[in-house]
This record gives sequence, structure tokens and C-alpha cells, in this order.
Amino acid sequence: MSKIRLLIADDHPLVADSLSLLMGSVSTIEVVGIVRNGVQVLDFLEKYEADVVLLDYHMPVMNGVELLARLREKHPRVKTIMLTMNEEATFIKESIQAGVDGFVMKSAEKTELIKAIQVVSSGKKFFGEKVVRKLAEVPDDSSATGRTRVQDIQSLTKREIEIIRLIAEDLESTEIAARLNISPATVDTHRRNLMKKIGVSSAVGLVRWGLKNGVVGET
Amino acid sequence: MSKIRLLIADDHPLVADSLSLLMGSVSTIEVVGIVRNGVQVLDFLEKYEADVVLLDYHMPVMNGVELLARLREKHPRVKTIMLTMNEEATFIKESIQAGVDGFVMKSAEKTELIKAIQVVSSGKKFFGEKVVRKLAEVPDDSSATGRTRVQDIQSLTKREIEIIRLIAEDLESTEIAARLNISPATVDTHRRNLMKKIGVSSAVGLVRWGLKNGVVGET
DNA sequence: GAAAAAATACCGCCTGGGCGGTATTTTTAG
DNA sequence: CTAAAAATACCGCCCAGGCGGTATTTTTTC
Repeated sequence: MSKIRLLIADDHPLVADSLSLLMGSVSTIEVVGIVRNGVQVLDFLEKYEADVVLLDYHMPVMNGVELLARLREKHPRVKTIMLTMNEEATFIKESIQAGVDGFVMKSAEKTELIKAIQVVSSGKKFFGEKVVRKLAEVPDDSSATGRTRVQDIQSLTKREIEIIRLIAEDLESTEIAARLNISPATVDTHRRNLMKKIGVSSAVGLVRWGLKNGVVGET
Repeated sequence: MSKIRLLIADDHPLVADSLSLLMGSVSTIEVVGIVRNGVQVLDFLEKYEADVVLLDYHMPVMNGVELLARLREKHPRVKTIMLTMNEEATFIKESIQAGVDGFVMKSAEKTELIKAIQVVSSGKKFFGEKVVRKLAEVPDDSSATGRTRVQDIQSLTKREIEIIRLIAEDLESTEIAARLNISPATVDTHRRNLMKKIGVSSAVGLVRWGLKNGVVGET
């Protein structure tokens, strides 16, 4: 059996190089390339081949989820594993919906990542322990705590995501309205729905939640 | 000459392991341990010895800066290198003031980190290219852009940091005031000073900046 | 011990955000 | 094709937050 050809995509050279060495030390894996953003992944796959791509969610130019869509389209045979610091459910679901084959957190042990690569390359899906636990988060008594439960949160509307992102950019309702060509009143409604869904009572709360859940970009 | 004994502290096993392998592959370096938070660094140094400690800024239990103070006190001979994703000046200055010996960003090349370890272990200070560039950010014409320049930003007061953190926790001025046993008016003044220093015009702006600069915790 | 920086505090103004409700149109899913 | 979900939009209320000043006390630094 030939080795699994692995492509690593991470915008931090130090992390990418280290990871490469770590994975390269596994006898069944061969690191065929290291790139630093989504576009480079596509470029690489134009010229060379890979069985599995290890994707960092946080990448400039083209992030993990955006890339997934294109990969599905152009290179459906290539398997993908999302690697992230973030542990939120929204995040994971977003990736799964985008068609990722595996999901591993950076806080996982190396053995888990190795297993993920092997499982995924064999055509199956792999989701780590912690990942599964996160997804399984029980829809516990939200009326008692007053907090919206994870299940509900995950269902932010496209428009709502746009709105929360613009709010995070510190724009006023009127500005957001102008940019989206809708009425400020509508923006207000969306903001209110968001606050209700998420369970906060101010724009600051929204932004924090957005950051934490990867809905809003870090930079 | 004996090898440089390196201790790695990072809360992400995957990253730490990889880094360990990468650094261990350098002939002049020997990785003597891997720990996942500040407290463990201290524990480790109680029993074993190390020449250089590689610290991740973001660590639970005891973060990089907190740890630096204790290290200076208990193990002044141990050299320290701060490793971070973040590229902001505030951050770097905070570490330098806390007495760090070197500063390298995760977006750096591995050669830079290796060099840092060698330079630092020889008793000198090491600050990477990008780091220096960040610090050197020219005090350019802030009156024209209207933006407060980096130099000014760096000097957030202790109290101001407390305030910005509480603002990020989505508390109202009155709540913050109550918690710090001061008048809401004072909170207001601090908030205003913060906004002026940072160059934003709302709480959302403050929070974003705080997150970006590590003044406000992610979780 | 004097000068500088930080922390404290107040007055007043006004606007945008948060919150109560309601309702129509468009899109999506079954 | 129809019911549900999403997106659109408005009325009105109220107050906390943002902004203009100013000023005193405490702490730090040199």
C-alpha cells in the first residue's frame, strides 16, 4: 500500500512546518506540500496530486469553508480535514455542511490527527471525540438558564450573518441599511432577532459571540 | 558545547508536539519537556533544568505574561521566548516590559525561531524582523488620519485595561462602576479616554480592538 | 518634593440602540 | 401548492452611551 499523500494548508509557517515534520514522521503518511492559503491549495492541486488536505480554518485570502466548496467542485476525490483552534458547534456544523471529511481541533493529541488522516483517506468520515461531544451538546432546559441553546444558535440566517458582520465592523444601523439597500428598520429587526437567538442584549454581546463562533472574522 | 535545553509550553498538544519535533531536529537543541500552561512550567523547573522556555502567549491557567514575572523571580537564569499569533505592538511591549528575552511570531519562518533560541541562550535579546518593524511603526501624522498612533495605544492604564475587559463582558457602566466601587461617571471617563486613545467611537470598536490586541480574553 | 500621569467625579445635550408591538412580502421546504 | 421560514418595514418609548467641557485627588516618577 502506498503512502497517503498529504497537503498542509496553514498560514503560519512555523505551525505548518512543525506539523509537516510531525506528520512526515508517520510511516504511512507522506507530506507532499505545504501552502499558506486556500488559493494556493487550488494551485497546488492543479499541478500535483494529494489524497488528503489538512486545512486551517483561519486563513487569509481564502478560508477553509470557502475553499471546501471549490474543492468539492474541482477535486471531489481529494479528502479534507479541518483543523481549528475553535471549539464551537456553529463552526463545526458549518464545515460539515460545506462537505468536510474530518474535523480535528488543535487541542487534540497527535494520535487523533493521524487517525483522522487514515480514516478519511479510506473514504470514511472522522470527527474527534471533543467534536462529537460538542455536537451532542444536550438541548438542556434553556428556559431555566435563559440562554439560547446551541441548537438554536446554529441556525443563523444568511442575512443575519451579513448583519452581524457589519455590526462587528462597528457600523451604525443606517450605514448597514445603506450598504445592503434595505431600510434601517429592517436592520433593527434583524439585530433584534439576532440578540434574541443568541441570548445577549447588546451589540457588544453579538460581536463577542460572533468572534467566538467564527461568524465574524478576527481581522 | 552542550545542547541548548528547551522547554516548550503550549496548550495545543498538536502544535506543541510538532514544534518539539521541529526543534528537536536541530542539532544544537534538545527538547527536554513539553507542558501546557504556566503553572506546569514552574512545576517542571522545580524538578528539572532548562536553558530556554518557549512560551505561548495564550495559555489557560497562567498566561505568558503572568508567568514571566514568576520566572524572573524564581528562575532568573532561564531565558524566555514568547511565541504568538498576534502581531500587535501593545502585546510585544507588554512582554518586553515583563522581561522576555525574545519574541517570535507564529507567522515567522522556522529559521527565525531557531536563531532566536540560539541568540537568547547566549544571553542576548532577540526580536524578529516583523517584531521590530511593528515596534518601529512610524509616529506618522496622526492629525491627518485622525487615528491614534500605535505609540499612544500601547500605553493603556491598568485601570483602563480593567474597564475595557468589563466592557467586553457586556456590562453596563453602572454595573462596571458597582464592581469596581467607583462612580459611573468615572467609568464613563475611562471609556471615553479609551475610545480616544484607540481611535474608535463605540463600545463595539473597543471590544474588537481589545480582542485583536489580546487585552481582552477570547473566552 | 515638584511635576507628570492616572484615577476620580460631575454637568448637560442629544442621538442611536434596545425593546414593546405588528404586519406585509418573498423565499424555501414539504 | 401550501405552510413555514426569512426578509422586509413601521410606530413609539426611553435611556444608556457618546461627546462637549471641567476639576479634584491620588499615585508615580524623576
